[in-house]
Amino acid sequence: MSDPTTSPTPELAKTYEPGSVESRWYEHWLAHEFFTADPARVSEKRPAYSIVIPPPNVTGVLTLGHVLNNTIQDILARRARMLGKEVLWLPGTDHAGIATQNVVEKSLREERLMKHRDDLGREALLAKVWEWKEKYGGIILQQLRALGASCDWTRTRFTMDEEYSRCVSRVFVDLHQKGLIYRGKRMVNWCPATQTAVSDEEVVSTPQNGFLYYFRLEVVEEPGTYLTVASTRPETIPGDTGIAVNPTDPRYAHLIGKHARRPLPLEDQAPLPIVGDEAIDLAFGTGVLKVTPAHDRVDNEIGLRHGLPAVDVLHPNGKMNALAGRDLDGLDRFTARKKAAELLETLIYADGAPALVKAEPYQNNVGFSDRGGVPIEPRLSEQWFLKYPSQEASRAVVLDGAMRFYPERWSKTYDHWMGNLQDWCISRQLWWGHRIPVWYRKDDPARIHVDVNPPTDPDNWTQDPDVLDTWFSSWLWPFATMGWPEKTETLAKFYPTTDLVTGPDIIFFWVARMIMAGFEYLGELPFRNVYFTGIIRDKQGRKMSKSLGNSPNPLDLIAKYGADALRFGVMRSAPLGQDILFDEKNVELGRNFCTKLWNAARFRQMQGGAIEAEIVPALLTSDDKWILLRLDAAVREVTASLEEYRFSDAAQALYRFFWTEYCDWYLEASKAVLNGPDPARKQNTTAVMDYVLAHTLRLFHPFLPFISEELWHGLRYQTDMPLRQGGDTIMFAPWPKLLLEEERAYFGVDASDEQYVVAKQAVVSSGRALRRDFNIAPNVRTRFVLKPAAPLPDHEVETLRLLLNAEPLAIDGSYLPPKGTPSALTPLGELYFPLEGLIDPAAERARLEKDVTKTSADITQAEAKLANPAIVSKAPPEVVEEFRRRVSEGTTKLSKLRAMIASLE
RNA sequence: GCGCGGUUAGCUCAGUGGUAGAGCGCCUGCUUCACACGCAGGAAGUCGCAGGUUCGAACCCUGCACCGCGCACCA
Repeated sequence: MSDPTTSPTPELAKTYEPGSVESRWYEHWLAHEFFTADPARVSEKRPAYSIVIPPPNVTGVLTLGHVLNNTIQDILARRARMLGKEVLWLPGTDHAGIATQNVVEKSLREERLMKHRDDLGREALLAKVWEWKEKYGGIILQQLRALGASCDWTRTRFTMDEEYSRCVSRVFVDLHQKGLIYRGKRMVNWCPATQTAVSDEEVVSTPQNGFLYYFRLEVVEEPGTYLTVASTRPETIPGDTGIAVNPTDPRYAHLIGKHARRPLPLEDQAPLPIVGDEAIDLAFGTGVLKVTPAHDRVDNEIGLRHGLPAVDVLHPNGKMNALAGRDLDGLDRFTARKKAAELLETLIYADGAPALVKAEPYQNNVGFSDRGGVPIEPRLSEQWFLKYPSQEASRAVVLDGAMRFYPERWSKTYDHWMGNLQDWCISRQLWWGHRIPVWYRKDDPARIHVDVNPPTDPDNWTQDPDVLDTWFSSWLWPFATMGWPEKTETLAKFYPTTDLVTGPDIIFFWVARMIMAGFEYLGELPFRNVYFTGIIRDKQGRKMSKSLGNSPNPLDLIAKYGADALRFGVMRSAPLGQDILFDEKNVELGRNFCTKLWNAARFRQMQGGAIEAEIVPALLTSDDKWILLRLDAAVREVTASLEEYRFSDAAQALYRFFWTEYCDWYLEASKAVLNGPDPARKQNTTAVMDYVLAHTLRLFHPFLPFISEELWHGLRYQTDMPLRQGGDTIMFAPWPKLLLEEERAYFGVDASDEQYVVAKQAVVSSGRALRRDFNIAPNVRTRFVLKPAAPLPDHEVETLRLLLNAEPLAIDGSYLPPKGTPSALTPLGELYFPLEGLIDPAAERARLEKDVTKTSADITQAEAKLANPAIVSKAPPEVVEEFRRRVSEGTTKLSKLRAMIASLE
């Protein structure tokens, strides 16, 4: 392939074709190692900028969420390069334990290679997962290249890389030694679908419609006395080991210490102790609680307080076991629920009535497994837990502002969670993941070996079968990817990282934990700023999901519109802290904008002449000066927006500047000079165009990396010295700076230039409005007469003539219009539209009266303000001055308008 | 129950005290020599409701309503 820098497109093609341009430049950037970070280059003059990618699931494919997230990171990285920083954007993927194992198992089942993972066994299944990972694992990273992501691919990491895995083990061992990791039989969130424990964060509560079953138990010591219990889970009755009431409850207090007969299983209606416990809400249900210590978190605590045993009546897969009794054994928990209710209905007590009193429809919140999609089963099981380290430093760092969250409000959510930390269940009953580095002595399971390395006599030991929660590896990402625990140069130069860009949905899963790990192992925060993106939804506000089919494939969008268009469309509609309603229209807008940019560059190229010639201040027109000032304002606005992470504002400012100010006004106005007789002025105008375009392309580069690079070369710009050797590229062109005072003085620009152009714009829109009022098409050349308030230079007249499509535009200070000539009052004088056959004094009077009405209203409003003594004394002087200006300008305008009306007589 | 967002033009959203804005959509005209993925012009809003502060409120304060999210509770 030819080097694009040595063989630039001689002439820009008529239309922009993103496909070939994008791949060509991406290859070029890679070939020149522009994305590669070198810690050796970091110095005081070249500070480091670093950012680690939130590693996508290794089985994942690119979604719009990734597009949003990674475009932001790319904008940050590319801008940092232009600011002269040494940039490390570190990419990689996450092994995503449950998710990946699910995907692979599903595919193996579909291929009928197994029914259950036990058919294959641990080793064989893991081999299959690795195979899958090698085959499909890189897809999402490839897709990020299509988006233009400037990651340092030479440093791509995977959470199950050998080195990374050793970090995970090392941290486990260390925290175990510190006594922060322990093993215990606890109540955990059990997912019957995936048959593993999950953490509290992986449980999402969802309202469910069910029934509240009221059933009776006979008090053993007082035959004929019944207690009624309200429960949503009658199938767990066989697991009940007690009945609890509030000791202050007058209805039941006297029964404490007695027993109630458990109705199920029918063949073993055991007596249950009635206990008194403060936790019972008198107002809920009947005020009587069945206590099932094995299947409910609260019940478990009550059980512990009263010494009630835990009887597990469920298999790990959610089916009832033998302890549930003959009638329920083997049934799925939901089937068993109905069955249990039926059994209670058939159980007739001595008073002739059934145990079941009623079943009333009831809605309650049920915890669902995030991954498994089924209700969580609270279950007692032996698991590994972590007491979080470095809690206080981690909490303080956000509170005191050393680490900033954008938008700031997430710090409150973070702080709340950090203030209520619960131990983290880190073991998972899966095979895909980091195996827990603990071995049990075969002849003495109480003896354990906890180490990064297996015991030297492995035959005498059995390794813990479980793996660690995926997040137990991800929380080390910012430093485990940089060679920790070695004191690498990368770590020394690039840690802590500068920014983290992620979704607020993983603030607990990932962000908070990384902060704690960072403090615990590097003694420092892992990143300085956290930018939380919004969530991408469809245009109806629904979450993107496969089942709804409302999630467009970004690659299709790139193929259709181009990567830059997708990036720009998404960024322009993604305000800080808000969810984004995705509409393909936005991408279309991005595409249209790229076309506009392309054509504006083509227009410049078609003028020919020297590239980036020196600007001659003496030859600058008012429009030249105006656009230089507008550009300066755009640089200010874009820079400020990016510094505050307001990407959509920056995109919007660029869009507005380039389309409305540069193309719609400046280019059109400049055609007067470009088509004019003076070659020196013409060259000066192309020099101004080069100046503006070269600045604009650089401002655009972080958003539109491909087209900006293509045009940079197509127009042969070389503004200033490249910041890095190895082939010219806009990637390392310096970020535009604001005009210095000396530069403003050199160009001779000041606010009066802006005012003059604003006045010209008013003339043009008045003239165009006159055309509209009399239905004269814009392509018809017609005569205008301007009676100027002050003399106009010839080139200004020519600009106005062009923009009004006037033929001619007569400048005549003593013009005496035929009575009834259509006219408008402009800041540069009275504009007349003398058309044959359109002389109608009455109609013209009416037109002018409309302007009089509006002007009078403006004056009245401003005068009312000034008449209020409170305003004059209390409002800031500049505001009062503004009201005065409105009155005086309005009054002048009014008298001119009246004179015009008078002349109609 | 607690907390956090949101409520501005038909749609999606900017707009943190001084005469209401953009994009899309809509209407009218235009194959004007960069661009019809375009140009010019236009219609369209009691800024969720009610109080309060202020000379002045879309903007600040209080309350309420509705929509969304999170946490807690959930027998």
